[in-house]
Amino acid sequence: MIHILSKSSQYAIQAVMFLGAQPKNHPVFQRDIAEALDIPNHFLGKVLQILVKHDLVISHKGINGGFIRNDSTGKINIEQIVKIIDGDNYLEGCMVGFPHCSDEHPCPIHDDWVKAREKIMDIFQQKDINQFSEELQSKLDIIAEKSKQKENAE
Amino acid sequence: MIHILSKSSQYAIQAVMFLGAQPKNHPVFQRDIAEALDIPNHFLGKVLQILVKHDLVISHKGINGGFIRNDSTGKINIEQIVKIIDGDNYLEGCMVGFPHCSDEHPCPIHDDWVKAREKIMDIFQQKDINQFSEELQSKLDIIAEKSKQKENAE
DNA sequence: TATTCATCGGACAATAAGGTCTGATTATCC
DNA sequence: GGATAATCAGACCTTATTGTCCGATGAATA
Repeated sequence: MIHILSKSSQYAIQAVMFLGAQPKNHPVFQRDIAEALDIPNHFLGKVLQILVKHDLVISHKGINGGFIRNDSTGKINIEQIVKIIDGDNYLEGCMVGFPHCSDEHPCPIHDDWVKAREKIMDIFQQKDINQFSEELQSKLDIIAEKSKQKENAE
Repeated sequence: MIHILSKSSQYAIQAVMFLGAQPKNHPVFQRDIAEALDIPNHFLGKVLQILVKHDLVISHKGINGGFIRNDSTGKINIEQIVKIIDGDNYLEGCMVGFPHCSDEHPCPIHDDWVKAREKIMDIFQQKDINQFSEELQSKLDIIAEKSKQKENAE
């Protein structure tokens, strides 16, 4: 099945939103993030390291360690995360891969695809991630509830 | 770099459009398709076999062989090709991979993503492939010209 | 019927993404 | 300072996609 974002980007976005939904100055362990979002623990570790390196997240080692959102970086949107993880020029290029497809020499799909891509980039650019975090809390309750159901069933 | 379609789907769509842009009852060799569209020859062979199996394309072996579009199948759109190659449930599921994301329990991006996905599916469903083929001819001239330039430069 | 030349079809190599494991490093607490 | 417990960092395994190779098959022509 095809996705429009790599797993790494998905996990990064989820993690940043999740950390933003936590109480201020309350670091969360990697393993707790992984469990809450059902992400492979060590793989999440890799992603978090990238986010730390790019100052989107602050890490603390040791017994009272964990991860918190770095709010001092200012507004952050999804596009920034995607570009950090999946690289620049996200979704650029011809949708069906025609060689030499461009605005000047468009393939038959080009113009429609440009419009659809703009819709997607709008989602990435419009809101900053804190707004998503605020909307996330009820969703987190559902996830917790469902995973509880799953445990009981086993 | 992330694409919204697999290479196999891209090649399939290109090939079907290309064959539709040819004169009627004029079979084209696999290698000529591959060269015209800059697709790895043997990989294209695989993709064409799938298209033949699903009656989108007709093949003829032997010295006067090659491939032609099967117009007797009726209208065909891009979505059908994508579903054949990349499988069903294309682009379904949560954009950022939140567990248990659905219309009932949407994640913060869910509604926006549903709309953007519809834009993409519109492209796949609106036109039948013959309409794209008609628009393709001038594009093919550009590709031929560019690859000629490339040859001369080498 | 023999030759030619195309597709057909399966095996396999290369690459990238996704995921796992383990030891090093560092901060805290006793 | 030593024990503990977390992140950090690199090696490595697994899987799917992409791409290559080569022999088998079948249609056309002579």
